Amino acid sequence: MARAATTSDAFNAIAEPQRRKILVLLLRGGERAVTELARDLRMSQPQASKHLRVLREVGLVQVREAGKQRLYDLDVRGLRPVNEWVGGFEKFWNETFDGLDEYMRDLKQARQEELSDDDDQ
Amino acid sequence: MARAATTSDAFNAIAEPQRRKILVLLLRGGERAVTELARDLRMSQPQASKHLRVLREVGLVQVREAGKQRLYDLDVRGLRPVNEWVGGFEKFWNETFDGLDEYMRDLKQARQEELSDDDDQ
DNA sequence: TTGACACATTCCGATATAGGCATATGATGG
DNA sequence: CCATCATATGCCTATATCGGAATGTGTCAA
Repeated sequence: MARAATTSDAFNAIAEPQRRKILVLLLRGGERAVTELARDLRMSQPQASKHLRVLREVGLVQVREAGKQRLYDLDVRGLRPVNEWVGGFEKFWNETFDGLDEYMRDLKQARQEELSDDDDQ
Repeated sequence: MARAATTSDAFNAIAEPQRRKILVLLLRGGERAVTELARDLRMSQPQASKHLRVLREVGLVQVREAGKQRLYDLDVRGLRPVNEWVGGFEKFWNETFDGLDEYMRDLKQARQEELSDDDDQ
């Protein structure tokens, strides 16, 4: 086998920067036609179509036909799995030990950076 | 070019199911050695090491040396970018129109499913 | 029907990855 | 120093993508 299944779930869909940009654009501007999206994000039309196909297949966008155009819109429900998964960790870093844990990590991290002399971004 | 940068950020790191499992395991059990992780998740030791390397490089785990072993632990801070990005959408689906929007989508979705006769998982 | 426009799909090449296997590196005990 | 255990790394193959270019499909207007 090679690379495990990819374009099959939301996690993989949003791993692509271009696709994230599409979603953000839809989040702000609402419904948009393919060409519009392509233009705004500086990508070719086929490229946009392909990404939109992926997003549609994993349920992150919905399409509506309007004459020659196809208006794509965000479907936030598709992000739920991701949101929930990540949420599990948020709890952890907020609740556990009331932040003490993170505090300890920061200390350790700071100490390491002092020693190794390489600076984080 | 081909596939854009991948194992370079948290989004891509968590796109891999195996890596997500590792993170969850660390979330629950805390610090663990490589072999332990490999055993629990039924993967080879090299496989585990490679995944851990990726997770380390994007800042999702931290390592601590303990004799022959290397204990990996979760570093939730690495998940922040993801959490924040997804959070932007959560706001949307909660605030906008006080849920009316989602309600509309559900209606449309239901209608579509009725018509197309294919059932969702 | 024909042409123009909007979009989807296919074919292509380049590349990065996941996984398996063998092996290198590193620490520990004797 | 040597054998052993714990990890990391390198090499290899198969595969799934991303992007580009060309082409197919579908809609509308004249």
